[in-house]
Amino acid sequence: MERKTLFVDVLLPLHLPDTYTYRVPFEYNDVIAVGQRVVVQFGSKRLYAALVRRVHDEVPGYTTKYVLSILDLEPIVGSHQFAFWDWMASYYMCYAGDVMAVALPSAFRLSSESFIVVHPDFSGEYGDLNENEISVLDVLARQPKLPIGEVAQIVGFQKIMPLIKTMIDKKIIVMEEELQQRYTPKSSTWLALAPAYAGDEALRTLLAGLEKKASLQKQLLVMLKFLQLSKMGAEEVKKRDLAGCKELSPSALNTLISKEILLPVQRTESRLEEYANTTSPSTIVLNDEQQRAFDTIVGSTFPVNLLHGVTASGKTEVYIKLIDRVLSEGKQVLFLLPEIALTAQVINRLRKYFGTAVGVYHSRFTTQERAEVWQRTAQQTGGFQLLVGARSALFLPFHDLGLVIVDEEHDSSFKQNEPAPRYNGRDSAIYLAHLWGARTVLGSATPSLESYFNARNGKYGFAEMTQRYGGVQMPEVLCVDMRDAQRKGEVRQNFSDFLVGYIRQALERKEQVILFQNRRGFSLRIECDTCHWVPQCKHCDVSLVYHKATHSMRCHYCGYSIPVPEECPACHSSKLKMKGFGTERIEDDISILFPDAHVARMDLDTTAQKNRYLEILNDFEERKIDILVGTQMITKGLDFRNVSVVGILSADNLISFPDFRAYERSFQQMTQVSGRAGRQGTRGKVIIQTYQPYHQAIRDSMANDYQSMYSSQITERRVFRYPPYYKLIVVTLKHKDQSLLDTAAARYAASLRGLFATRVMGPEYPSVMRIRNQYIKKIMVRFERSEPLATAKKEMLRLADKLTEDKQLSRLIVQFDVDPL
DNA sequence: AGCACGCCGACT
DNA sequence: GTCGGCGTGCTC
Repeated sequence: MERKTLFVDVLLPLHLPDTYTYRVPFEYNDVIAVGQRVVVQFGSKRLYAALVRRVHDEVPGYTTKYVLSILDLEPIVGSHQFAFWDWMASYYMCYAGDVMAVALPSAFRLSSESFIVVHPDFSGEYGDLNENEISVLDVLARQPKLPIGEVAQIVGFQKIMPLIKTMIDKKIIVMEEELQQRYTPKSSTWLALAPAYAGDEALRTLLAGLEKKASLQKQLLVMLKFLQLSKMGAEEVKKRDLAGCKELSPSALNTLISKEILLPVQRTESRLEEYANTTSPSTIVLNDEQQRAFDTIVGSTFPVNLLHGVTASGKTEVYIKLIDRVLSEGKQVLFLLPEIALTAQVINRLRKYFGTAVGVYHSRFTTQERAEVWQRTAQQTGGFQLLVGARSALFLPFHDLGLVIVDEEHDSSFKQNEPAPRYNGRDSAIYLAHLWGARTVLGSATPSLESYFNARNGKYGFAEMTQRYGGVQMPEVLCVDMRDAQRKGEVRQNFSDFLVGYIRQALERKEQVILFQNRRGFSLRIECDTCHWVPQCKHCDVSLVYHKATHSMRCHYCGYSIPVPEECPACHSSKLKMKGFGTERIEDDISILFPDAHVARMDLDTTAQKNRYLEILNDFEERKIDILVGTQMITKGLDFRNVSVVGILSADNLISFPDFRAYERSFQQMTQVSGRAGRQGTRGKVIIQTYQPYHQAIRDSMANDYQSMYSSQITERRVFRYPPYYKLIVVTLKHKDQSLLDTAAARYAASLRGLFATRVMGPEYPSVMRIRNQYIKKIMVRFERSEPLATAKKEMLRLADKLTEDKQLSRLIVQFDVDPL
């Protein structure tokens, strides 16, 4: 029989434009399939788990390497996923490898770790070896292979590569590339009574038959029976449960096993906790408004529907009803949330209704747990039906997706900014749903202008809820004119007497207070009072930021840090002043004003530690905290029942941010923060401190007037040619050499203008023009909404390739950001 | 992205 | 004189 020579085109999880072709060893001809992972060598040493995209018999015009092994019996990525990946790569102008790198849970990527082993021909002569070489060999004598990373600890210094290189050259050691699969299912031993003793009668005979001195064995069997009964007559009992009882002896257990009275079974075990549902979704009774919204969405002919419901209007109940409907058709549901809103409260609420059908997928899970959620999403029966997660949950291997819900649809954290693919989770969700012929529901109290525009213009269906659930009143929003207050001497440490008065009242009534400070302008900087010198980062074009914990000045972009200067290096003045108005400062100030109050702070600094965020939320919920100071984090969908006062300390740095979305964003943030106030009982108070009390954004927020915000903004967007009327693509060019960057940017802009004429803006330096020693320039291209962009994007990529063909510009970095936020 | 090959400064 | 810096180009 003729044996066919097969090749595979594989995708590597790397920032590379193409697939690579490998030859399939004959013995794999019948097994190899698209969507499987294979191990391949790429470059001179590195091994990767690559993904098969195509199997074919076209002999390439170059010699190929062989596929080394196949990792999966079944494909782990299916056709819908590949279609979704391809769309994402082309829409967001990145490589398929970029998408693969974010899409696959890291447990499915293989780590190629370099190991060293003793050279097979090494004589064993220690004679002319130095001290370090001997230490390494000593360790190798005890363990056959050694990860390179551990060599540093053995020899006690970091620069180990020269040492290893010489040892290799001297033929003392060799490298061994070792593939290590990170995901291994967790397994445990379970015990069952041998079939011969399974019945009650047989067991009784067995117990009676055991010798008197075997009382420990008897005890064990009795305990086993007890565990079986307590687990509703389960056959098998976990060995760990049995061995865990102190009175029982492990040796007796082993005797029973060796006598084959107990049979051990290895079972793979879930790392995820199981939750049974305690309530049926049918017990939820929607109020009139919720029912209307539900009916509108169910009856809608639009694939995408926007649910605009004010804070605490009960959107979740509507979602649950919608989810229930789709699940009962046997289809899967994806529920997307901003990462930060994925709290225990939300998840528990969904588990209450959907129990074991709920899978949760987000970055706080370990890689192993993520891999398990992945597998149980793909599982046809008995797997997860409702997947709750942040944007990366879009990549899960659904088998029959019927509904996608994107809650807090307006939230800017749905957009991935830094590594490519720079995708918007909300927009990608709509495409994913489209691929499956599924519905999308976007929900928000403050919809993005884009979504609201689409709803208004007959692209999306629309449902609205204007009342808070359970008759809770909307908070009263008050505004303090800080200029006026300052003139009257009613401001102390950035707090107006007006706000302080309300805080005091709330504390006296044992109610809680939230103080919101926008992250912009949050950082503390140092400035010389005499010559206005400000410490700058060596590698980036930014000033350094004061960090209290380390008493140092740090760069937010590259991490460069210096000790806090004693005097100004420029004029030797020692009058260095702290500038800025951050959460840390507010926390200190408020503690001075209210020394007896428990004050906590929640921002990027405090929540960097993994569970600190949850701890703070918990403490707040348990009323251990009286005043919570924080950045936008505190605005995310959380349920604060006892908050009566919310203070927005400086609305000005929200509204005067130089960005076409500043108005929309400040409205959203102020409205979301306000939503934290007075959820139960009394009407909450929101106090906005501002120097511009008559600014339209402040007025709209005070009146909670989304319509007014929308109509004024949408006009501006049209006039100034911004989304949703125009689609933006921002091209970022980076180079170490500023003048080369300038020429490159100018040349690229010129070639773009040749195609797109006046749609091209720039190039311009961004506000931070240098990061990590790379100079940065941006070019913005705006297309009309109706223009088809596929070819335009291809042209933009082609022109960028042409640009970097120039040897001088080979190190130019070109990045695309489609629909930037 | 990683890694190797290749050309110019601070050390034996 | 070498070690080692990172700048440039390639990976099926």
